[in-house]
Amino acid sequence: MNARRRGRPRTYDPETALGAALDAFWWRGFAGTSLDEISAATGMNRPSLYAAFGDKKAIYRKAVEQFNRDFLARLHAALFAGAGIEKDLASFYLAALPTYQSGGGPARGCPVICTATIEAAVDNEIQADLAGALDCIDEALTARFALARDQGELKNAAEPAKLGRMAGALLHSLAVRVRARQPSLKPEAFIEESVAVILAGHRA
Amino acid sequence: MNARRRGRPRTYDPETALGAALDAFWWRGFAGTSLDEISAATGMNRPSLYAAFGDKKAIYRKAVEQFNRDFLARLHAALFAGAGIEKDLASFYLAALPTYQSGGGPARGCPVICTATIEAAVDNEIQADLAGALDCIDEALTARFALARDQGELKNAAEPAKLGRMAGALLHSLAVRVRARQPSLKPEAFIEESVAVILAGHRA
DNA sequence: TGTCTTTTATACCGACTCGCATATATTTCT
DNA sequence: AGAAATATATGCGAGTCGGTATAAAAGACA
Repeated sequence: MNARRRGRPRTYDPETALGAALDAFWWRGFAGTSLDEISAATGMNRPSLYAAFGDKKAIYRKAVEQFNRDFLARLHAALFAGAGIEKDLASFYLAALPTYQSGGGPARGCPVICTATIEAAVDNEIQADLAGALDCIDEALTARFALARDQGELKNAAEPAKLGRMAGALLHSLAVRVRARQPSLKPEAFIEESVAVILAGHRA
Repeated sequence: MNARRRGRPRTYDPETALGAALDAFWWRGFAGTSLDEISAATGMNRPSLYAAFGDKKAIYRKAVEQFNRDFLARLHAALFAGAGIEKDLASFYLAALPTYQSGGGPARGCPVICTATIEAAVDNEIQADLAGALDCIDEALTARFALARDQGELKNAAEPAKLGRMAGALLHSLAVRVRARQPSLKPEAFIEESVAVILAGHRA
């Protein structure tokens, strides 16, 4: 059915275009990125952007949604690799790190945590998107801690939801710290030592 | 010497003007806030703003610097109140909470962590300001954990710097989560349970 | 070939941006 | 009172903003 549509064929691929748009937003955030920059990054003219995705906010939300889907799936896979709670947890953060440091320039942290947060104060839709993404992180981590407890790696008294939110906090902080280029920060060491701190009192 | 300067006296107070400017930036960030909004918030005209503080970025940086000075001093006082590590740590976060929830509308989190982070990727000066603020938080918490260890509240094996960075992460996350208005978030409970998780394995 | 459909490209709109030049007002010092 | 100093107020200018109307181009069908 979707074999070949009539009319002039499009010269862009929606997914890669959204990826390029996200890359542009990643640097300067939603308000700081102009449609001209998005147009240049995607190779699409503004009218084409409008026809394909809608206005600026719609482009942003769709780009973020696509990123979230891919990124969280990768983190989830690392978290449930089955190498034990400590290693899985560390590889969860380590899976995020290359993305946070990507961009071929100064590190930009997380495109969601570091850009959607601004708009969340004044835009209810972006706020809801962001809250949903944060929930998603908490839930994945909570499920992993529950699994570890059920498998006997953690004390029975350990509370997965609390550990999950604490572990989620670590990801938020990593996103911010990497983008801030804190000179004292050694990301891998920060991850390793923080995982150890979280697990310290809860091992079976 | 500074008794009475010649010329027409200014009708604004620089500190309160910077406070009002910060309040404007707090909502929409640096790029999303226009000089007209700052002018309206401060009651100063653009030329007066220029003469007093410099261009838009200088206004932003001075407003953030003033906030940081006051805010971090308050947090520091709460952290070293001397009620024991668990209570002091909790009151450290609880001291930040009213500020994060202030503004007479939807919660806006931290004006530094939630707005400077965006610009940090493309502006080296704001990046350095932000990194310095994050360091300042880490150092205060590290010093507090060191004190707790020396006072015998924590094991001798506890490593203050690692605990300090973990505790700093919690503040970063609180700033983001409050601004995201995560529906599931109960800030006070989040603080209390996270402090407990951090301290769990390190008490003497 | 000619018609239809879809995408791309050009050009433009009104509104807003930052920054400043200029003019006016208010105070102190001489 | 007059000069000097400092502040506020008005408004402009060059450029950018997000968004769109219109026309050209490219392929699918008949």
